[in-house]
Amino acid sequence: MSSEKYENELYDLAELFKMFGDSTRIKVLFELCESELAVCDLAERLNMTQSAISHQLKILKQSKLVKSRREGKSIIYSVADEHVRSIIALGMEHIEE
Amino acid sequence: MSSEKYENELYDLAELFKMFGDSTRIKVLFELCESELAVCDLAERLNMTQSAISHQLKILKQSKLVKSRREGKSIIYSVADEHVRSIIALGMEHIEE
DNA sequence: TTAACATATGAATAGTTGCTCATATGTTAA
DNA sequence: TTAACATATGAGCAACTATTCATATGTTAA
Repeated sequence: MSSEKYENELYDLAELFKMFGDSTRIKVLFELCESELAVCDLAERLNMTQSAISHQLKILKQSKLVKSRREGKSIIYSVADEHVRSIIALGMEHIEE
Repeated sequence: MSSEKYENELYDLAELFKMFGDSTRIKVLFELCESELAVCDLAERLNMTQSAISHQLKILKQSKLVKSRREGKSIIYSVADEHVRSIIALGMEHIEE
């Protein structure tokens, strides 16, 4: 039984896709694929509260899908891994059918 | 704001990745990528109840990621879309780093 | 038809999760 | 230092979801 052999990998894989499996998070990732953004700008673009976005960014950062740096009063977030773009692109291919 | 333009696509995309974002479902998909299987065989391989697997298969079928056919007393499930394989493969690439 | 096997399904439950609200932390300009 | 701005975070709640249990549906062989 192959999935038993890959037990841990498949668990991690589910955790990875879970990150893309929420409307808010995938919107955040999608925006960050186009340009790096501060938390308040993300919140404004997605029409959500700063708190909600900040909570999701924390989860995305823990999963190492986004990274951040301070710039004055703001924290600028950006995509941490090129795989984010390719995973979203591949998913889009599937949707558009 | 780009994500607003793609509002519906991103919602569907999240729904797609949600399917891959559960340990049980991704194990099922992974097994089915290797060979088509009856429900009871899947349940045995994953060491889970027939009911639990059946419930998840229903969800996967609604999402059009798996298909099924009857063969005697059994229902044989298989992957419905080649994208399933490529999405899992791409995710695996990300994990193995 | 009946028994045995295979699958599907509805209800109930326990666990998870995303958001809100309030507030803390950190930065900058006056 | 103080006020204004930007972000992070913990607690609480409401909504969602994966599993279990019991049972219904469907198929085959005797």
